Amino acid sequence: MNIKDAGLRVGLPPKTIRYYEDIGIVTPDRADNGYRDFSDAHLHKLAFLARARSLGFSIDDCRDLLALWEDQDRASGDVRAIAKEHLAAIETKIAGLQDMRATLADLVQSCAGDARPDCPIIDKLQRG
Amino acid sequence: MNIKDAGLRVGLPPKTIRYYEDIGIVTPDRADNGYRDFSDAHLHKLAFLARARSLGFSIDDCRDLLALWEDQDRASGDVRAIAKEHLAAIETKIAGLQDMRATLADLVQSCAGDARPDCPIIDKLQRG
DNA sequence: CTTTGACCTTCCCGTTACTGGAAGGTTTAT
DNA sequence: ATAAACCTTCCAGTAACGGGAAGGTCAAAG
Repeated sequence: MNIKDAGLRVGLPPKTIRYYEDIGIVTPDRADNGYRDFSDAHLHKLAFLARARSLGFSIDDCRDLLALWEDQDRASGDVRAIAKEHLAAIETKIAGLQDMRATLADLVQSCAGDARPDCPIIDKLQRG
Repeated sequence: MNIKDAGLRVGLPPKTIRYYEDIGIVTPDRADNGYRDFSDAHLHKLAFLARARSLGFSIDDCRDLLALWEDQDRASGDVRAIAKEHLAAIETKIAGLQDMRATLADLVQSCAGDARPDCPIIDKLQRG
């Protein structure tokens, strides 16, 4: 299967798939004309990647997950460790964003937002 | 004032301040020896930047905010518009991360995380 | 007076995970 | 025969810096 159809099948743009090949994550076969040729196994792997990425796993995480996926005898604890670490990172990020949101929401609410020049938002940014 | 002390004063690493000069946000004076020389006005501007960045405003947002800050007659509505848009972006990001967190938390909880090979996390990534 | 160490300068590369675009070859449909 | 729609590789750019090299400057200590 050519790259465009492969992309449609797994929900990734061709550019992204080429990139994944560049960095050594997938290695499709090549047809005689030089075109990439994706087998079912390749598509399966790409779909796995797409799902892991959509859950926010980094490419490096994905490498590890793929290795574990392909290892029939790995311990589920190894997989869980990666997921837990990622979960913790996400929670840290959420907390940071929630702090920002609270401060910003305060500022936005305190500002009249009309044609007059006095603006508590600027005041706050100015004076800390 | 030299760059390191300026950085200590406003809470930014020298590298970051040089970067801000590179992209045209601040333009400190230069001493005879070529060293950057930061005035109170420069420090004030850098502090403003640091605070806006810490609230997650992009550099481009900061450019706009700085222009408004320096315009005594700007309408507070213009400032508020930027802040509101940023607030909306943050809320979108939080929602996306919360989705991820929910899915991941489910996965992590469903996985025994022991030495056995069967792992619901991998299963889910595999089958969608 | 020299030396050491802490500054400072510019410049270039690396980061994340792609995306856009150019130049050119191949295949398919008209 | 030609045009559209693929495909290929390669190069460059994104956001916002950080690391590190090569070299100039300055203040204090010996």
